[in-house]
Amino acid sequence: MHQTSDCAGLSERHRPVGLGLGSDAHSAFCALIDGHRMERRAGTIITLEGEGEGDGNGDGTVYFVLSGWLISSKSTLDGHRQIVDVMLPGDSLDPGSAGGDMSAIEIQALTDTTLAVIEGRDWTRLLNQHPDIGRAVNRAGKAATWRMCERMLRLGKGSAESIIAFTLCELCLRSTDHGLIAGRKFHIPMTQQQLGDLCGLSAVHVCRTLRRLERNGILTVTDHMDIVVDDLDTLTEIAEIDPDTLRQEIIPAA
Amino acid sequence: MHQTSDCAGLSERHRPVGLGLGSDAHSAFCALIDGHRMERRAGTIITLEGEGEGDGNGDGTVYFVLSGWLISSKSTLDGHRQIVDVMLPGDSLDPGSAGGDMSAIEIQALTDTTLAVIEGRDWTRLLNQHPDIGRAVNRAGKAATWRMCERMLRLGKGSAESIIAFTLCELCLRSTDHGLIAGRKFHIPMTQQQLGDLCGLSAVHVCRTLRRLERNGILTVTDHMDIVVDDLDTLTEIAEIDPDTLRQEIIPAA
DNA sequence: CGAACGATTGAATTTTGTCAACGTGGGTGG
DNA sequence: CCACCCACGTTGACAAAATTCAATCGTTCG
Repeated sequence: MHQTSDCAGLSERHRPVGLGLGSDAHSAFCALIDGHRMERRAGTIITLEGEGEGDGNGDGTVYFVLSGWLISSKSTLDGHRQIVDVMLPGDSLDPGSAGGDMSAIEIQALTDTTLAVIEGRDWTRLLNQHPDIGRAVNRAGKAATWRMCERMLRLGKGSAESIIAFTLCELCLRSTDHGLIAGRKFHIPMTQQQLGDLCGLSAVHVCRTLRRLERNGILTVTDHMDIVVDDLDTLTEIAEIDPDTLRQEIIPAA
Repeated sequence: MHQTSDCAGLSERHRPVGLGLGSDAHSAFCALIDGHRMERRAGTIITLEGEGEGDGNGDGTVYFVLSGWLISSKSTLDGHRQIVDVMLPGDSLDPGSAGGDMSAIEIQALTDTTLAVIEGRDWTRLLNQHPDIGRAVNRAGKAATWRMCERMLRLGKGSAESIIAFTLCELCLRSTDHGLIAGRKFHIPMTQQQLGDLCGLSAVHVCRTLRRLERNGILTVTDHMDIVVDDLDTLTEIAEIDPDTLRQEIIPAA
């Protein structure tokens, strides 16, 4: 019932940060991860081998998401939680950087998940042989930082409608292979509570906001987060997404 | 009246992310930046040579803060602004990563500022000769991500008191060479409006919150952001700073 | 069937933003 | 030197936004 052969996630990966590798680099990658995978069930909290001194340039073990959705989050002492980022197939988890033991970041599987585990030694070797892989991973890392900045902007200022609209747009763009288009259904494997933890809102307010968007004919939410965008223009306007940036995201990159 | 000779900022740098370089690496660095500096006055908006394809591993031009305070911020179309990070001496600006033209991040000098400009070629060569520099910069980059995560946590959930207390603690730790201790005065070169843009609050509410903290005997604010912590325990409690993490930050690292 | 979880909704409360007014201090130009 | 201005901080009153508490409903799972 699980995936049959090689590196799903990097080949089936979609637009935004597709690690667009050349075929030789790609096959080298596939050869390397063969037999080095981790499977985790939905809901599991994932512990990575943190091993103190991994400095993204090599040495530390690196993890890649092959399938499934993951979140990384932090919690305050009084029980509140903030989801820092959502990770999809093609993204990497660098313990000590995005995740890991430092500063109590917790990584959790939203769905059943497959990870590729690459030892520091192998990773360094691969980087030397295929510099484009390093570049691709770097680009992905920057995209993650960019996402965090955008989310911060809407967390700080910006209404509940704004950040929810933005988050839905972002997750649609990243998780589907059609872009952000009206009328097409996509699914987000999160509860309203989790969406609230991501957007800095209470679950109740997420619910209210979604229903208001629905009442205003902007989107339709059915059956646990199946979402259809009805009025794309208004949605991006609420999300305060810069049309130019959006176009850049949508048009398949070179 | 400006600094007389070599790389201030890296030598005078303090604890948290001090780019603790060995003396040979340090002198190589100083030799390289000699004659490659940019000076900017307080308030200036700084444009970096973005040049599309700088992938933190080399090639792109890299900038280092030698002296002064900088902020990087994003703005929504309707005029609201969010400060994403504050950069102090010792930090690096990698256009395209933390800053740069992509996605309309704006970099501004809070005080008079000196930057070191290192061309991609030179930077690559330096990295090859002194791998520890690369490691140090990487570590600094991770510290920046960590800061952003912490700030996100308090932006999303967390009261105004919490994020302000946290921000003050962070800036004190990063900008002074004594740690976070009671009774010692330090200065933050920001207006309440800017502090609000950093904390996701209105200037008015920043003012109210500061005065409440002062009324409760937790700190003293005088004369445009000269700050003295009076009750450190309560302050860190409000900031929801994990005591263990804090200790790690305070104790000079190996 | 019962239990548990998630979604939905209303009502009361708290937090924060907005608007407006005022004071103050540091500059600038006369 | 003085008058003036302007940016910043401070405060109050009010409005808007979001949280909390609580009750209800539908589904799913054992």
